[in-house]
Amino acid sequence: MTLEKNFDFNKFEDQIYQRWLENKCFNPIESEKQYSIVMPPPNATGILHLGHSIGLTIQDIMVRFKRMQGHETLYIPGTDHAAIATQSKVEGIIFKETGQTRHDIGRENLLSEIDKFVKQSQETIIKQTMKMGTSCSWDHLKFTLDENISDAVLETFTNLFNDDLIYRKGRITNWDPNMQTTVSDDELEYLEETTDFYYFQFGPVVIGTARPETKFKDEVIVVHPEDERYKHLIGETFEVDWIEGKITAKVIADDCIDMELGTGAMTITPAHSQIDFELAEKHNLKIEKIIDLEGKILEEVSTTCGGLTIKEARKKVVKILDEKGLLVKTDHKYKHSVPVNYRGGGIIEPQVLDQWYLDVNKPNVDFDGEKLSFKQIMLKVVEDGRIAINPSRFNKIYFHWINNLRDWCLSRQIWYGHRIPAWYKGDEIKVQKDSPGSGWKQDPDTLDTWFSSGLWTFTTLGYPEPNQLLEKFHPTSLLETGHDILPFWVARMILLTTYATKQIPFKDVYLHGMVTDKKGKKMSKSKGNGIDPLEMIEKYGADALRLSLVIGSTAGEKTKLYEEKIASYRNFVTKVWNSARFASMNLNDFDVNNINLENLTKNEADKWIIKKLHKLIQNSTENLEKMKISDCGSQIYEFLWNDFCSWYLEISKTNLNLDTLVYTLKNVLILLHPYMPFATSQIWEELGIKGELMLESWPVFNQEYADLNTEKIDDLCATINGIRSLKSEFSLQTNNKVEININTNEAEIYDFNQKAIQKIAGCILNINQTTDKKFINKVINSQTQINLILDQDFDIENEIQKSQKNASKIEGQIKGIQARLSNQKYVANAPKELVDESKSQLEELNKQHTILLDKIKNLQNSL
RNA sequence: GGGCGUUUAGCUCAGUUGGCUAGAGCAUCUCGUUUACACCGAGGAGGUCGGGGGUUCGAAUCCCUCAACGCCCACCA
Repeated sequence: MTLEKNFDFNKFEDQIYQRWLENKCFNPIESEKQYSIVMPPPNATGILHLGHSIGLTIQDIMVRFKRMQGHETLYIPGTDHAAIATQSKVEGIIFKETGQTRHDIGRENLLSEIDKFVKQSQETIIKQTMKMGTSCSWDHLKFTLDENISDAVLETFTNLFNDDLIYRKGRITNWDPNMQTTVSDDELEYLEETTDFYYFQFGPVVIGTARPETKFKDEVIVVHPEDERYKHLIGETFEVDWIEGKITAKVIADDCIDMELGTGAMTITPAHSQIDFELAEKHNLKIEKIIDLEGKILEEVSTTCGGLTIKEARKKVVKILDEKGLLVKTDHKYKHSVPVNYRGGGIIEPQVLDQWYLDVNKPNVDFDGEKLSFKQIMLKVVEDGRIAINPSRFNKIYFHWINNLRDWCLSRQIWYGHRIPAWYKGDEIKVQKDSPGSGWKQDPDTLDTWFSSGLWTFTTLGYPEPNQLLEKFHPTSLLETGHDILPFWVARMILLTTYATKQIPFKDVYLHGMVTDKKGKKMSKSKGNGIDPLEMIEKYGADALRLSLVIGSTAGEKTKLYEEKIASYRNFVTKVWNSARFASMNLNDFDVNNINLENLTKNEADKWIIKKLHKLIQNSTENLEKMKISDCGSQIYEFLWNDFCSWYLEISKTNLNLDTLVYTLKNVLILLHPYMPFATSQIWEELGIKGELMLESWPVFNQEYADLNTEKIDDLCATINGIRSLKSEFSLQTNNKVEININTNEAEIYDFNQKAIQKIAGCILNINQTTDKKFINKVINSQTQINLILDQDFDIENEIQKSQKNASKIEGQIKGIQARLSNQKYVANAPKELVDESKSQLEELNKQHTILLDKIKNLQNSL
């Protein structure tokens, strides 16, 4: 059967994927060796973007490769409830439709609305994941709110509490007054802002601040202990005229003060600033609330500003102090960055609140037979190589993050998510799944999304129920994700997994970079430079998108993507397709399922391609083992396009050996399959090859084939190139059948391939014949020279010049090699092969040089 | 402020432990529809490997230094 001219991906992709699903091709097939990946769960309410696409492609390439290598392969898909993102999205929709807030409709109603929304949009992201060709086991699909995951979350939380690793405490926290929730440090985004910076006279010193509205109860001045300006004041107490009358202030010293900043003296507001809070704790100072959770000044704090918003209060305080003559000056161009909740956009107002924290420093965790702290464990498993991060430079970032890690604030004041299993009755606290009885009230807060994500590798395998999957596939083999969530997610998985299972979650971490536009800029809706993967799939096919995402990109580095790039890989898919189409047109009654291996190296050209194929098999296997996905892909690309299509197919057209042709094609389809699963599968099927390509065995490298001598075909290719450039030099049209006389010591190979050469190079080839006609001579190598026979006269002078130029070029090379070889240190230090190679090169060049000189002499004689 | 990365042809990138004449693809120019493919084929032009210094028989590759761009972390009274 002959293939159509192009691969109709719109017609076949879904059909092929459906077949894979029906035949359960994605499920593990029992084997001694296991390979498992858990998919980083996309947000349940999200739509597929290029960040997902690149991750899915890399994961799927590895999974398909390992599956074909005979591993029992499990690739688990899932979705994440993404608590804050999802809740704020649904709240937004409800508010837009009905004008109601979550407090109007209540907890139960909001949760049921969110559930509905999530169920619907989950399907979208799943369908889109399928579009990429992802070969994950949908039977194992997980959602971070699944029952067993909830059980695992509650169990882990309870155990942590019982092991004294979590605690509840009032502490300074990032509070988002808009969304009425705390936000973790990692969920902050800093927006640069230009604002007013005020200088006030505060007793004996001038203080600088951008936040006068917080300063009602500032009673402590902090200076640097070494600061000559203030040294004499340290420890002193003053009566200070301030916003609402006289207050008493004292001066303390701390070396965290930057003498260069502002005036080098500041007052502190412990309840509403991270650094002030830490200072207050350190120096045992009073911590007084100034601002309430709505972002308004507390009534009891200020008689003048109570109840005002931050903005209003700031103006008023400045006015009061100005009127009192205490405003020294104002800097209107003060630049600083304000922390914002990157999910909801609200400006963060630090607040002291009761929150649940996970203690990262307490050595209370059993691991490796020791009592260690979470920090120690997280460092240990990466330091000792149990977990390998690729690229390894991210180790530094990881270590740095851990060394600076503070206790993890676990609680969130939102409703969607895993509710904290803590119960209160008066001052009593109990941590357990179910209510301890009447009169006990459950903590209204939920857990940080990353808590359940941190349990992902083993909860997806059915934990806490003991089971076979868990035993077989945990720790997982690989975690592939974007480098931006190394701290968010990867580190937390290591933390929680080592705690709950005493195992590492994964052995290898592979971090891909961000996908950007051609200029390396982030894609964003507002810039309009975004590329929609689904649109590209529709236009160019999923295979082309996959190839364009992984070829030419390196781990950890950004991948630049643009439409021309995708189009060029679509062309490659077409090229592959057409090489198979050529085969299909020539098969006749050849049995593709019954290749005669004896026949593989029948002709010189067969040997040549078989050798190249086996070297490719060797390299591809090695490269994929090392996850050098780009290198591997581009090598296959080049083999298929150049070696196989441009040379082998063309040369073999006149001496078709279907055994070798089909053998090579089949193997290259297997090698390509992880990269372009759809087109390769369709070709496989249309050629009538038995079985499902994705379940085919990965080819085995054969050293004997790699050792074949193929110089004759290399020379033949050089000859063809020579004829082509000769023709081009004399502006002879490509299809013009010129006459070529070839003088060669390798007559046999030229004789055998005479027709092929004539066709490929567009010439009539005479082998070792003489002629009386005029001709132009070209030296291919010392064994072979070609003569282009010309009807018309040609410029002999010009020819002589060209040849002389050539000769002097060769002379230059000869001199270079001679100089090298006469350098004692080179001969002594360079590897022997290199020296030998130089010697034989020199020999060859000398021969060519002699031939060239002869040629020039002849030309001169004919003048 | 601390750390990391990048810099090779007009563009996007390869270039293994240093090894001899630095390679692809796209774009460009010339030529060509030869029945797998114009989403194609052939040929050509295009590079002082960011600058400077050093180590070496030999440097795009190793070291030092400077520069530009990008990213991450911390801080921002």
